[in-house]
Amino acid sequence: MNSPSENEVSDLEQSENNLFIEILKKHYGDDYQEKLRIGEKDAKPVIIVDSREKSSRVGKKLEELGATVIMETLDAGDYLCSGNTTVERKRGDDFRSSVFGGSNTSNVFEQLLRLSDAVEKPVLLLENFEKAFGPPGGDEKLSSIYGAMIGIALRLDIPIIPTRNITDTAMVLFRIAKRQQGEYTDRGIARRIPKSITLKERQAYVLEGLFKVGPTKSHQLIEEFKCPINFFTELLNTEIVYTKSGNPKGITGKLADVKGFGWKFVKANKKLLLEEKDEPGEII
Amino acid sequence: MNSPSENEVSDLEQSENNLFIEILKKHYGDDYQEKLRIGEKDAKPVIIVDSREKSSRVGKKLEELGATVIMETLDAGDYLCSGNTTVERKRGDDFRSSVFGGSNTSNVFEQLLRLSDAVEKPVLLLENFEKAFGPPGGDEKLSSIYGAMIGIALRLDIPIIPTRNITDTAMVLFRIAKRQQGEYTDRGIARRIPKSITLKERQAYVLEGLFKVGPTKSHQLIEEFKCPINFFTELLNTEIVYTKSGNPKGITGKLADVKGFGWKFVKANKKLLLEEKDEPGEII
DNA sequence: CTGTAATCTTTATGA
DNA sequence: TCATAAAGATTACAG
Repeated sequence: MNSPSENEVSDLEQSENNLFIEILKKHYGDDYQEKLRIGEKDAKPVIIVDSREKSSRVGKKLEELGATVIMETLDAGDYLCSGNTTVERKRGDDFRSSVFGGSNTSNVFEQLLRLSDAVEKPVLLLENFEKAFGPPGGDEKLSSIYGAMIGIALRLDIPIIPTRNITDTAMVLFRIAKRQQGEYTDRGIARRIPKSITLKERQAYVLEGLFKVGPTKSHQLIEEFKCPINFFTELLNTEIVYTKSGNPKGITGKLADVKGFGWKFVKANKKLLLEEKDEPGEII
Repeated sequence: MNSPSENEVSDLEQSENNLFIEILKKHYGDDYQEKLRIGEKDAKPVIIVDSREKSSRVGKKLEELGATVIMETLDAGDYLCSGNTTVERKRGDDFRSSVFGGSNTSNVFEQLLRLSDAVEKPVLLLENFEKAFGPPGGDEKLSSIYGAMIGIALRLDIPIIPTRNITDTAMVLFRIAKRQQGEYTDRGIARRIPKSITLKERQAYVLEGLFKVGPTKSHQLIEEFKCPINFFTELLNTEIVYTKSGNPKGITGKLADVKGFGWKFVKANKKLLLEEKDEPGEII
């Protein structure tokens, strides 16, 4: 019935990618892609639910929201929302007891550390997190609870998403699945265009796409250079000046006359405008 | 001129690393390290609080907890908890209005993207997050609120830590500072490749400032022209083709090969990039 | 962020 | 080839 993937945790990405697909194949055959319309815009997202998850109500709610739910026994995590996104659900009171749990399996940090090793993108759903603090007045353990959350978020690097109740939990699962299974995962960040009445306003807004440029600087730049192209041209002609020992010192050109723009600004934005190769994993 | 040594300053974050130290020096002199016993196990953690942060109560609570609090004007974020950890605090209702960008305020995404540009390790403290959902029953926008949280956590890769109230917020700040300023190196954990915004995505984001360019087209353009400047150059060389009777028909150049770009697009955006005088009213 | 309305480009069709 | 209409895709806007 349930055949776990052969290759254990050698390549995280591969194994997880395959697990999701394998389960889909098992339930829908090799042409699962067409049947489920995976990747298409308005396709129903598929969510694989661990059959041991206590609350089957989540599965029911997911179906109500319009998801395709598959029950399977999962080695790690409670829900698979895509080939690489695995969600662990914890209710507040569970979280509380896991924080103070015994040394091995019951400790939440250890649990999530294992999850982190096993899957590519773990996510922690913290349902009704206020319950983690116990009855009012029992605040001695407060710093332990928050300490655990900080450790999970900053050290294990696992995203925490709080929800109010089981309904919200289902909603979040649905949204995560929808997002990760969307046409291409790389959809741009939506910019909110302010009601720009004048052309100038809108020109300033274009420049706000650059590094270190917010509303204030964008207007300064348009005021100084009159139009976006003039600024771009000037920026590309701007050079960084170095000290004899090779340390960046300042910049050349008109931009040097405007307050608030230094060599770091020039370096970052020249790269942004000019670089032709993608650099995956680079943190901007 | 001297060529820069490559690994000298690889990115913007470097500046923030120094900011923390610089502020410490400014307030405690060059021997701040001994005075504050930075790095020592039971040292009082130092937290730098943005002087514009509305609630000075947080600062007071931090001192009660035993932190050394310094007030400074910060360019990005509300609290510096270490050389690289910057915390943005948002109350639930603030978060709600940021999602729905009240008239002239930019939305959470733009705010946090800028934070992400400016600092190495941004953290979002979501205080009283249940308030983000508005009055009970107003749950139609539930998916927007949670969608925003998902985007922040999974796409921007910014950790979210929920707190119940201002007291807890102070506690969390204290703990984070204590953790990040402790002497132990917390590199024991195998870290996954951080999924953050890539240069390519950021380049696409720049183009979204133009007329009629959203997530889809911005990516098409970067895919086709490799970098923003290449596209701008090509756009300026693109001409509108007219019929004999003088009606606009199509466009010239490489842009004509990419689907989805017509003469109205070219007209509006050439003007946007080039026009040097301000013009009131709608320009499309 | 989400969902709907408005707008643009493209394709189809007839003059 | 041009003009117009319908279809399809994407952005703009409001909540």
